[in-house]
Amino acid sequence: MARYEPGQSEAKWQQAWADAGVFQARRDTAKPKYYVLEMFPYPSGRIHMGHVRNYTMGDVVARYKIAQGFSVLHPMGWDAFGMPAENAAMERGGHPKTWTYGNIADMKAQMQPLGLSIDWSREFATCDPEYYGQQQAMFLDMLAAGLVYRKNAVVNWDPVDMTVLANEQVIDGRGWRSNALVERRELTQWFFKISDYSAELLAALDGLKDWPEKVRTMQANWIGQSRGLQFAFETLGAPEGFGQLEVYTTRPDTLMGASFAAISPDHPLARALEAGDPGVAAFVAECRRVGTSEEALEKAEKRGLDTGIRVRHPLDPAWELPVFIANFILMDYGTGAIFGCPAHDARDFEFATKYGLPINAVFLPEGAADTPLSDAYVPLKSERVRYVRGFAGEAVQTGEAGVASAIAQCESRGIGRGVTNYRLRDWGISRQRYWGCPIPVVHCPACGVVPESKANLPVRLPDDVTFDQPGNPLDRHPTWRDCTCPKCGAAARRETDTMDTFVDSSWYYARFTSPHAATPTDAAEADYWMNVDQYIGGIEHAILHLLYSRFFARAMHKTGHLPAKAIEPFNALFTQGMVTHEIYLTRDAAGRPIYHLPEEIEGGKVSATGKAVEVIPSAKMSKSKKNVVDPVNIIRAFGADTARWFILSDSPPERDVEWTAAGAEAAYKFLNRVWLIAERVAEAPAAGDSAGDAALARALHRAIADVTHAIENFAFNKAIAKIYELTNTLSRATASSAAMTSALRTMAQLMSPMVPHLAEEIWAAMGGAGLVVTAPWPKADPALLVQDTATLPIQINGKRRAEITVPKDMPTAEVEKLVLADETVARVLAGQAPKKLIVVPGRIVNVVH
RNA sequence: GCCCAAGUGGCGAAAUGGUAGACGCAGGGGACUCAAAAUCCCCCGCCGCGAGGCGUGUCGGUUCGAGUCCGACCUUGGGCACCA
Repeated sequence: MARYEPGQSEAKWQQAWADAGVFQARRDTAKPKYYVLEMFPYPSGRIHMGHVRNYTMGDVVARYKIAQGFSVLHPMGWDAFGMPAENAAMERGGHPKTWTYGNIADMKAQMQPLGLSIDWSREFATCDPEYYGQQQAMFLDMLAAGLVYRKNAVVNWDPVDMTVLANEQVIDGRGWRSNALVERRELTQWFFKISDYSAELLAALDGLKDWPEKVRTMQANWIGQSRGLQFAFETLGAPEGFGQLEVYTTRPDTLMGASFAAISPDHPLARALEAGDPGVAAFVAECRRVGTSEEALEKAEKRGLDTGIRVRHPLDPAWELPVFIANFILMDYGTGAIFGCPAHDARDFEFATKYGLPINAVFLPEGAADTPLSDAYVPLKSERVRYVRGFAGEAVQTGEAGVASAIAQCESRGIGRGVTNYRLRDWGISRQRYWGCPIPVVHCPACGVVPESKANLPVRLPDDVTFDQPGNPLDRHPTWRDCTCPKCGAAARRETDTMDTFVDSSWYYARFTSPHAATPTDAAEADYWMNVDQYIGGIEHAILHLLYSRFFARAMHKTGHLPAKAIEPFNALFTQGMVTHEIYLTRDAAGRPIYHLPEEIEGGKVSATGKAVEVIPSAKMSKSKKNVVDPVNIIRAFGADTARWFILSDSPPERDVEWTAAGAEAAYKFLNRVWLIAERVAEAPAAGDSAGDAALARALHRAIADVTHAIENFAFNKAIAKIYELTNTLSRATASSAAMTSALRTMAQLMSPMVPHLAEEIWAAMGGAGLVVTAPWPKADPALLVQDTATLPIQINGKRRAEITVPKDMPTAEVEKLVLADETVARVLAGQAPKKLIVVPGRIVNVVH
């Protein structure tokens, strides 16, 4: 063996894998299949350490499964539609398509040296017409299946740029470019009926055993099933047609504590009042200046306007409540109208205090006196409380019981009905933007909205567009909109809305099973490869992307594009943490921060100027803070294996990992050390002793068992710690050269998922047959794993004071005798019997006295 | 504001309710070297000379025993439906 030179070695082995075609996914019915997928990247132009981490984890799984004898599918593609391409076109000129495909080429070139086990023959980008054309075909099928509809919905409208803004483009209520106050504007938009599946998407979460608990909880909360009462108030003084006001409440047990009713500014009644009342119009206009995001709404100061309208309390016709328009009531949830019970809701309490409304407690803590509340009393629904203004059920009962009997009581009196509601809203997919999948419908003056004929798909984006003015280029294109009605043949106009990019990413996993098929999927391929056995990506996708994908798989099944088994497309999910780095800055004369790249810093100073830097603790790598490490530089300096090893070694995969130069160097040193051990064994064969061989065998099989277990459990940092231990053993071993060679061969296998190039090199040098990547995974010999003695710590009153070593299966009674005979124990007990003696066989002893 | 996580030596971390700190980094000491780098060996939670005491964000609780379970709080991160 020569010196460890990753630059040459890594390219050599990548070529060898390519020549052997080991990463080509083959539909081989004789083998079990394994589909591992990392969330595909947005082609921003540069890969970053987060990508390296994500793909390395997937690569470890893929290579491990190949060694386990699976037929593995490990594809890669590009989530290529979206706003940044249009922003780039606006800022720098050029075309989103050129920018995007250029970025894809750049990023792919940066990824290749990592030596990932990807089947590149399946690569596609969502902006390929072949891909989005199939998406349009599915849209038409879903439209026909009743899963798509149009309705009005609000968007952020920039009145200066005359364009729709994304939530992230609204900063403190103003447009990011124009700085104009953003308005809410209603547009007719396309929706997927995800709400049809609310109950099912919720119930099916229970079956996702290999998903993180936190993700299932987040999705369950997002779907937000609630049981409540929907009923109508009779109104007094409301406009024509508004004799009734429907409200929904999850706390009907607090009806006797009601002190007002409130409606959303977007409620039909508010709109009716707006027309005839300048005061209402002004207030509602004010409310609409808040952005459309729920966050903005919730953070805004809670405000209301008394409409002068009154409603009769359903349990007491003489009791009248004022009706407010309130900025915190969402039109999309329930009926867009509520009653407020300030005593038991923090927001209602704040509101009532502000507007001088009565605050009457309905229930109290069990055993508390009826004194005025200084704050809302909001116990868990499962907690027992004493009802003082209840009207249903026991005086003392849980909130849950109170709600249930209130619903029953109201239903029997003819006041409304119990309903199950969901927080989940239908999925609005219309975007008034160019760089997305065109929605394949046409607007015909005679026939109305007509689906485009499948024969005319894909509806391609025109290339001749400009971005020199705000707004949707499709809208102002001279000819693109012109078409004929597929139904009547008359002149018609195309829909200019494109689809939300979440649609693109909701089925790419299915497309990878047959990326070049003339239909969205190929039944035989989908049947063989689905589901994704292991999906890996960021926790930031816990709700939207994953929920939309779960819905889309169901919709694809309903329209015949996926088998029934694939309605939950991801069998197992792993969410990895971010890659972080320290931030370095100096300041200019005005004290403004100037950020510096890590490579500009040496010994706490900027190398070029010698100026000392301030160091800010690690944060997510971001270009603006310049705390980025370019994977390309790391690979050039140390090789891909070093980057892979370090990114896996230090932190548990689900947690954030901090990139440090020292850590990367340490990884490089370690790989060199392994190389040197291999070299010494190869060059200086020595006779060892048989005890040394036996000890090495035990350590080796312990390592096989531990590393295998760790990889199975996504504990790559622990797998690496075990390999460090094995390396320490190897470098001190007194075994024969044959035993050492064999052990190194096995160690190369254990390391190969993480550092595949080095593993091939060592495998070859140790006389391994073929490529290590295809060698069967080693199995631990159970006989070499058993321990015949156990060292038991002895605790006295829970504190460790001594230890004894006993045969593994010594009966408890004998262990007790030994413990009582122990010097330390005897001294502490001083002749007295212990109060308690706890022996946990094989683990620990606790003497209580 | 609401939902979900995380918090352990100087640092990254480990620990089926059972010896807190495996493994690694940094640091200290030593070997080798003319010297340095590289490599190898040893030490390394805090306080204390020591015996010992204290230690897993904070405060309480359950338990023979809590980093781990329960409750409240603090801080940081993710999401909040048009960023991807």
